[in-house]
Amino acid sequence: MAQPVPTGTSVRAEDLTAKARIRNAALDLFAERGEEATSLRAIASAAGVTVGLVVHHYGTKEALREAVELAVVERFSDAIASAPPEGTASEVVAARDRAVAEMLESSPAVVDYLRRAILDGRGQRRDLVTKLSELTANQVRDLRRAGLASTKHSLGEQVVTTMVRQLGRLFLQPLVDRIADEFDESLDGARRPQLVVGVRR
Amino acid sequence: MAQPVPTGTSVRAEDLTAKARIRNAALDLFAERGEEATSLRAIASAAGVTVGLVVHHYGTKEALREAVELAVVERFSDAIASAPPEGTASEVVAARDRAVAEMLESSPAVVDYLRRAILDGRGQRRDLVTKLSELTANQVRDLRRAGLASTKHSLGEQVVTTMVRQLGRLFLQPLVDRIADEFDESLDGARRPQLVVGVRR
DNA sequence: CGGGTTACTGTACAACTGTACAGCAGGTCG
DNA sequence: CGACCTGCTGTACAGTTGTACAGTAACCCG
Repeated sequence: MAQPVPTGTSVRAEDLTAKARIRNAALDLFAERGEEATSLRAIASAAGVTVGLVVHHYGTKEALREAVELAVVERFSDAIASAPPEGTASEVVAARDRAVAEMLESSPAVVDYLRRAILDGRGQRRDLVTKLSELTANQVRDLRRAGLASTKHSLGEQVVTTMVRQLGRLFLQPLVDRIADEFDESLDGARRPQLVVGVRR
Repeated sequence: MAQPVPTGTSVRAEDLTAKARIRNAALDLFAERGEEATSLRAIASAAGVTVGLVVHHYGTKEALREAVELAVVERFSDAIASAPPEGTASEVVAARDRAVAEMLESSPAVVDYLRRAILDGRGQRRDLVTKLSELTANQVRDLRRAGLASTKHSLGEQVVTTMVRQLGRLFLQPLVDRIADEFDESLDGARRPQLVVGVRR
């Protein structure tokens, strides 16, 4: 679990270790341009180091990607852990959804990276989506053990529902935004249509 | 508009011109791996030609991408044109939605390519999303002129609604499928949850 | 002090990239 | 016939890629 940082204090880039700066730069660039279109040199220069150091710390590009994914998963589990497990089942679920939503809102790079990860998923590779659904599954199991989640539906159904609820809107929003931009004279800010995403069982 | 092909007859690859085979191969590979990760040589060998010919016909990779996008837009407009513009407003809209849905179902590469295009949209570039929303806008304008679409809402709102309805589910489905695969013992085929995507105004 | 691990730079290299271009076969037109 | 165009191959080239590695500076531990 990540070392807690005093709330209200944003971490300044120069205070981080070069290794962390490289990982963060990689997350940003992977999210923005995609993994394939991002060179190790671009990551290095964004982090203020040389290619050599990137290789020194992470060995290969693939290993760097895994480190980035690990960091993303950690942000999720930290966000979930930050929500108090108190109150009724729906209160706990709502608090967790809110914590995840806040985390995603404050780090758009995570959203963009995730969107790509789900899109590109090589399918067989044990990847980010797998890790996240395991995290969600554990979350659901915990709630069940505490008697806070129903056991009427299967675990798989509950995981799908949770993830779609937490992520679905974020995935479709760029489509809506980009179309809205084409007609920007008529659709500004608050009047923008709200997306509805969910699953019917 | 594309030359009509006898229904029930699937076009065999060797009957197509090399230029068309190159464009089709590019669509497939761009959809599967993304544009950045697809080399001209890979496209050439998938089409059974050499790199030289790809350059000969399309000049640059960027021009090839534009040809691919044009072909995608054409598939949409052909699908829409194939739906009879008869009946009530909602009948016409439903028929068009059905025609688009059938086209998308029969060419998964188009779906995958579109997903990427929306994701990667460089924003400022006049790209596929722009072209498709223009196509949709024209479609809406036609329906309005025929008195088949309401003018209560703005054009932008109607375009967003239409595109989200036609495309939204397809974009999120891979997320659902991949999570469902993680729990494949419990979620098979028909019992898979149905996604609900729409906009609330 | 010395020895060793760690953080880091700079350079080197083979593989691959998009693009340019010379050349060739086959057809059409004058 | 020759001139010309089109479809096509093969090769060449400069630039970029991921990775390897030698070397240097800074640190810790004995």
